[in-house]
Amino acid sequence: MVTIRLHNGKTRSKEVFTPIDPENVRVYVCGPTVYDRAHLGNARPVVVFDTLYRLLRHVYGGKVTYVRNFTDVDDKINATALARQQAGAAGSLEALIAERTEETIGWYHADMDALGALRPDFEPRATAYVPAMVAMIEGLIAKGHAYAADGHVLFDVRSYPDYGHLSGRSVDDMIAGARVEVAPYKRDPMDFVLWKPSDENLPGWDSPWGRGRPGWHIECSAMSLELLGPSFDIHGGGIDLQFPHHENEVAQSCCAHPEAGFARVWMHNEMLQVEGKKMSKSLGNFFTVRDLLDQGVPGEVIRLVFLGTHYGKPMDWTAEKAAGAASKLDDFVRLIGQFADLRKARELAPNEAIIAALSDDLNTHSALVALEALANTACYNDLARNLDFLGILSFDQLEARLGSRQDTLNLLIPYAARLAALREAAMVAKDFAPVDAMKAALLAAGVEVRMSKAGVELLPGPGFDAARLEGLL
RNA sequence: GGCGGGUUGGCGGAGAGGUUACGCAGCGGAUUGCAAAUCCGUGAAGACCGGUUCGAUUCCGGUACCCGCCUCCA
Repeated sequence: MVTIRLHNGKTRSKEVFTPIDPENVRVYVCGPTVYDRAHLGNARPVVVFDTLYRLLRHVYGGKVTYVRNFTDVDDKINATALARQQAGAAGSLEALIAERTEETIGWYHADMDALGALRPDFEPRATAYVPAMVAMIEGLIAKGHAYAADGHVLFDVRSYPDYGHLSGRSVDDMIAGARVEVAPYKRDPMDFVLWKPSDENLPGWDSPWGRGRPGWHIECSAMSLELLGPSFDIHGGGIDLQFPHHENEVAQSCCAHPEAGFARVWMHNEMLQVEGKKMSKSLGNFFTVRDLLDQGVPGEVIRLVFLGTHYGKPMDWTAEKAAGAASKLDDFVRLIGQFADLRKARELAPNEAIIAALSDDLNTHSALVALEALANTACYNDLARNLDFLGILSFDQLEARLGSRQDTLNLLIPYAARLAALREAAMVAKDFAPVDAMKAALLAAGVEVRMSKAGVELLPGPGFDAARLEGLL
């Protein structure tokens, strides 16, 4: 079996990955808070951990359980719903919240599908696991790790000596940083909320501490416990979640089940930047995945750009990279269209060099180098197989692409004939102006024009637009 | 202030203590009516200062700069 090595954030070193149960490799990744469209940064962990999921499924024969949650309890969602209600929208607040989260989950699925990300095995919603959260909170209180105060329940960080280990911080240092909100009901400034009270304008559930709602961190502890058990293999998410979210998850879960150890391996993806700067609304470089898709940057281009940078390094999204990836994909599709047999390609195993690259802490960049090598060594069936394996272009997408490409080639046949005739006439007359005029028009329509002794060949280029062929015959 | 990540050729971006990364762009050539595409060839590097070593871009220490987190943003 292939040896997978992963950088474990818990130990800060690259380790050989050994699953707890090779018959059921278990992965939990923190998913989105469903208050709005996913921005481009949200897509990075999706692509990173989808790639991990594909690798694990390959190596462990599909015996993988991948969980990615939807956080549908959140004050931004509440605020949106309340604003809609105040603007005259019909329905109860709960109904408006549900509407908002349903809508957002639908968007999320559509956008992440476009990036070639497989759906996880489970996509639990926090609102469906409130009883499990309440039970875990009660357990933490019973063990002396949490306390109720003023309708809130707080986790007592001083009761867990390892608090801060995952993120490499100490409670005392953080307090010294003095950027902590000190609420009167907290015993220690670093104590964090497990449960908080809700007024009538907020969604709430009955609990031993009154009507309220869960704090952010407890949902992941409760849902991973329910779906994967008290200990599992890999926990992933963005590096920005390392503190406080993941630190608090560890504290909750390890105190609730001290014998289990919670997640064995922690993986964090680094942040995304745009043209060298942090993506932010104030800089005007903030955009969603949908924005890019609508601008004509296809999901496979986004995915290819993402895979070019190791997940542990900051990634810079630039228009130049996107253009480069689009042109590379065009080349791949053209080569596959000319030389590959997709029926045979489907039978192939993923390329060993690609598997080896991914097995080395998900070295996607090296995997792409290996992919490129397949194109350069005329292994076009393998190229198609591995584009599918890496989630860049599935076989179905390739077939659709090749189909429409063939349609375009057929459409271009009469234009090629016309250009060839003009050219032959020009050779005799020594006047190439009519040829050059038609060539320029074809180029303007996004057609690639190739003329040689063998004849004239017309191919659809990246920006092909059939409408601009009008009147050229 | 605390914690973490980064700094490689024109650009992007890896691996490896000593032997070509690779891609894009560039340059030279073949080819072409001119191009495009393709093919052949080719220059160019590792922030800075020390240390370890026969030898470091690769290991160790320090400096500078950039980025992120510490505020329920992936």
